[in-house]
Amino acid sequence: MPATIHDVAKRAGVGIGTVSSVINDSRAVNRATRERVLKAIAELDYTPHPAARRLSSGKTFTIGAIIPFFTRPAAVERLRGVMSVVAPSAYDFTLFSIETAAQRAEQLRAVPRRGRVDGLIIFSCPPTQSEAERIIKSEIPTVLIDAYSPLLNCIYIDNVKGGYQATKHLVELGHRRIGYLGDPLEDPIGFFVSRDRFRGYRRALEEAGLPFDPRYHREGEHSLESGRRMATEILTQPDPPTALFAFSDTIAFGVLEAAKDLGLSIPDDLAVIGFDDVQLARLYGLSTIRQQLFQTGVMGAEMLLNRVSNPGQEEMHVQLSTKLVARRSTSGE
Amino acid sequence: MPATIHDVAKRAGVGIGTVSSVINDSRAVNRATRERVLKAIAELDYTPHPAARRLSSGKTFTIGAIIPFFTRPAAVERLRGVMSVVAPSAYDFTLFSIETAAQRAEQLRAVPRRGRVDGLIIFSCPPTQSEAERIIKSEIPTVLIDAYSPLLNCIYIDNVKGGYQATKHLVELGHRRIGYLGDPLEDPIGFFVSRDRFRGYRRALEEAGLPFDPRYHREGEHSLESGRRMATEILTQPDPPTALFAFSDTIAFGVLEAAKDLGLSIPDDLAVIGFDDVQLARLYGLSTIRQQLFQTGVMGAEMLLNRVSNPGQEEMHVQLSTKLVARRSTSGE
DNA sequence: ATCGTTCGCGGAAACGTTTCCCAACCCGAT
DNA sequence: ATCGGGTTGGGAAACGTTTCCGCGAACGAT
Repeated sequence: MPATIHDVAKRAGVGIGTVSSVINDSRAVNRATRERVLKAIAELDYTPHPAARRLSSGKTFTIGAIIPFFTRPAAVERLRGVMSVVAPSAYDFTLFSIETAAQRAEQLRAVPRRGRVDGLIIFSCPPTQSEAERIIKSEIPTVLIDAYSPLLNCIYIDNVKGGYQATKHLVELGHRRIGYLGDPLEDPIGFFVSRDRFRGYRRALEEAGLPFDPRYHREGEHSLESGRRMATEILTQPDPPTALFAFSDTIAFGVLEAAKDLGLSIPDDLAVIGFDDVQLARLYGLSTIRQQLFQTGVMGAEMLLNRVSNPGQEEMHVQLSTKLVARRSTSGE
Repeated sequence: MPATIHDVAKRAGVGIGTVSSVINDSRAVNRATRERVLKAIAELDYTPHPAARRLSSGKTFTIGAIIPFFTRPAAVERLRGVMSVVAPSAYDFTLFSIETAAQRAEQLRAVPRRGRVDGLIIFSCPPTQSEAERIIKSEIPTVLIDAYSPLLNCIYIDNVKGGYQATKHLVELGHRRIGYLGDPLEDPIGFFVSRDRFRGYRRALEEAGLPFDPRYHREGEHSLESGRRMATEILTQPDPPTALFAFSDTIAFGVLEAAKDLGLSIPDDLAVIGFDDVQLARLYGLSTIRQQLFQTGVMGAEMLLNRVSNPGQEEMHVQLSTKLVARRSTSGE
């Protein structure tokens, strides 16, 4: 029922090639002819059929993003950065959500295929060797955000260093019993982030001559409630830690809540440091390790669009720095 | 370079129609033939080209969502509900983001068109009469979430009532000077939510015989910082309000921060109530008006998928209830 | 006038599916 | 044997673009 390019051509008294040229600015068209075509387009309220255009041109005009747990504050903030670049562009944006290991495998297999997307952003999931090879073979420009692969473009941080910074901060404040609450070190979806931050934690302890005590380590689901639960558990045993490093600000907020339940004062009875520096961290005086989430999204999207327009560039590996942000939850002021 | 349906057909020694039948289960195929086809598909690592499939079938296999300020906590939570339904379905999900009035108009014009999406979810933007008519004429099943239109499916709440509930709660606690901090009453993007909550606020005041004092009303941008600023302004004038109703939990958090800056104790010096009941509200003891954000998203997506599969159903208007949740920020316990 | 260039444009072919019209085959009933 | 109905499968046409080959007109130079 809607108008096609043939209708427009007929109405304007031109050939379909001319209409296409006008729409895509793909070849010179006489001023007067162009006007007539534009008029016909307006009168018929014509828009090219996306599927036909995609099939014919071989481009999808779509950027895809594979995102695990996209509602977590850090992912939302990165996504905001990505959208700030993609929305004003000519590309549609398709979200592929991951919540389970099965979905992860499925999306990494199915999404990077001809005709699906023109460019792909992957959050937080380092692809396996064979997944990375598939992606390369698909020739779809891809950028990893918050994950590293030697074969692909990526923007990431040094999580070992971040964990180290956080823990060292606590050490320097005089704490001797320091715990770590995080996501599982071995994650079914293939996040290595928790493991890396844990390594940094271990390294800082070691450097300070402090023993690692497994009683001060808990792993669990990534949520505020889980953080609260883990913290309660760890703080109610004999000889509890005096400081906790939480894998993320979200978990740290759970810790703060647990401390409140237990009547512990922050930071005197318990010092807490998180990771990410989400908006609310500042508001609630949570010490944390800052990574520039929004900017990372912007940079990733820009890098991607650039590669979509200019294929064949060498891959780039960008490591961004992390920064300790000390607030009330550790330093008293 | 990738295999096409013809390659598969040749390899399996069948016609293309048969391959298509196997893929789509669209007509009976002999057991042995089917096996051969499936084998060929596996060997060639074949996937149908999406654009070709879309063009030929006239379906896009895509659900779209138009979402203003999709990173706001309430939108994220609704979106999580939507994705929990759409992700496991056979549909891709495309996000159309809105941040300005121009984008709003553009998306509402351009998205509901043949070939763009099979179904559309619109968050928080009540379409104008002519926009709604366009949507209907496009024949694309559409569900409004957090907005009302007599012509379209929608899932919404009574914001006047919500504002009334919040304000009445404050009145019943004995407050006489009650302020309202919210988004602009006249919004360029066409939100009526703030206006409605404001009406509820006025109604509750009136009912209690309290005068409306414009000095106790501020409108501003929707952010934590803005809430903090507005609250500081309103609380530092002579005769400041003893209770504030904030348009959203986000703004309410800003109010709490301002109160902390000013050394006001909550709820004794200042009672605060928000709106939405986002996750953090419980954690921080913020009184609020609950609307079931996640469930709304689920319900909207289910309603939409249902209508995509079974067109021609009469439109549904679902009004969900709001509920007062009293916590520490108003009631002391 | 004539020729060579440039400009402007028409429309066939191609993109890779789904759909649907038929044909071929099989089997049991007559 | 013949016929009718059911089952199975082949492949042309259609979906609506973009691309590109090639033709005619216009124009400048000689």
